[in-house]
Amino acid sequence: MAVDLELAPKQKRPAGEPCCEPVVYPDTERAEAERMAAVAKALGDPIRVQIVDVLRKHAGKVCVCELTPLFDVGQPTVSHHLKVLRDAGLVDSERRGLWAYYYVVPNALKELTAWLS
Amino acid sequence: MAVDLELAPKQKRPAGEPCCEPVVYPDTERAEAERMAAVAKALGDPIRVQIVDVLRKHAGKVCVCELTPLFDVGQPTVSHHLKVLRDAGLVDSERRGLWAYYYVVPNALKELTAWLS
DNA sequence: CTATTGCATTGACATATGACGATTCAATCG
DNA sequence: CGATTGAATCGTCATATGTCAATGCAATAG
Repeated sequence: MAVDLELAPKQKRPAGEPCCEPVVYPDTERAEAERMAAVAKALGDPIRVQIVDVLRKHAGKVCVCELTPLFDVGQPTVSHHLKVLRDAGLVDSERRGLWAYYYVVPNALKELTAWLS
Repeated sequence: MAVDLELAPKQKRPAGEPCCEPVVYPDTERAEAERMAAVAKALGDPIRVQIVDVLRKHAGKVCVCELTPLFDVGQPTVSHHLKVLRDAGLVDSERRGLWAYYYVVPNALKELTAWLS
């Protein structure tokens, strides 16, 4: 994980042909890389991508009972995916009576989007 | 994975309070979601995020011998991460003699970036 | 109160993942 | 040729992940 600034000294190399030019330091720092990897990891499942997509397209907040029938998995599995997204900070929920309404956290995708662009 | 268009009919609901408004269909289709999830999954590790970052910042192509000392893991592990990125179509490599030079595949991040924005 | 309903949690299971050391392989050096 | 070198692959291991059935729980219904 940690990053070494110095380039490793090439001891012996076969001939004149140099190995390669020096590499730039990853100014994506470790902590930054870990945050973005965490967000990417949370999006690393098709169901979660679709959940986020639905939540984003829907103006307000969406309850689990609407989300569950959209997928070929059981309610506990949807709940699990929602928890993964919640733990990654991508979505949040609000309980109203019996129902739980989910929504995308504003700017949660911002850093990753910026880095990708 | 598959997506059901119809909303599940609410059988009984506690009272007048409706569960929630209808949900939009995830027009991120399943195959699309799977492609983006695959890319996101490949970026779901800090080392791989940094590898991509280094490759993107570096104008030309970077050889593994430059990449390896940047991280706290052994050469086989770096090679493994490069394979994950290659399998996801994010990077590609070119062998020149003893060395392998890696580079980011143009537009490989395009679809995910577009969806995020 | 008791029953029901929506959702979360638990436990179990199979598979995937990230790491390592050892090995293999191809290309170059001597 | 044999030795060396950069990189990929293999085997192994511990841990993480996705899924399900069963259960738990808080809030409403009757």
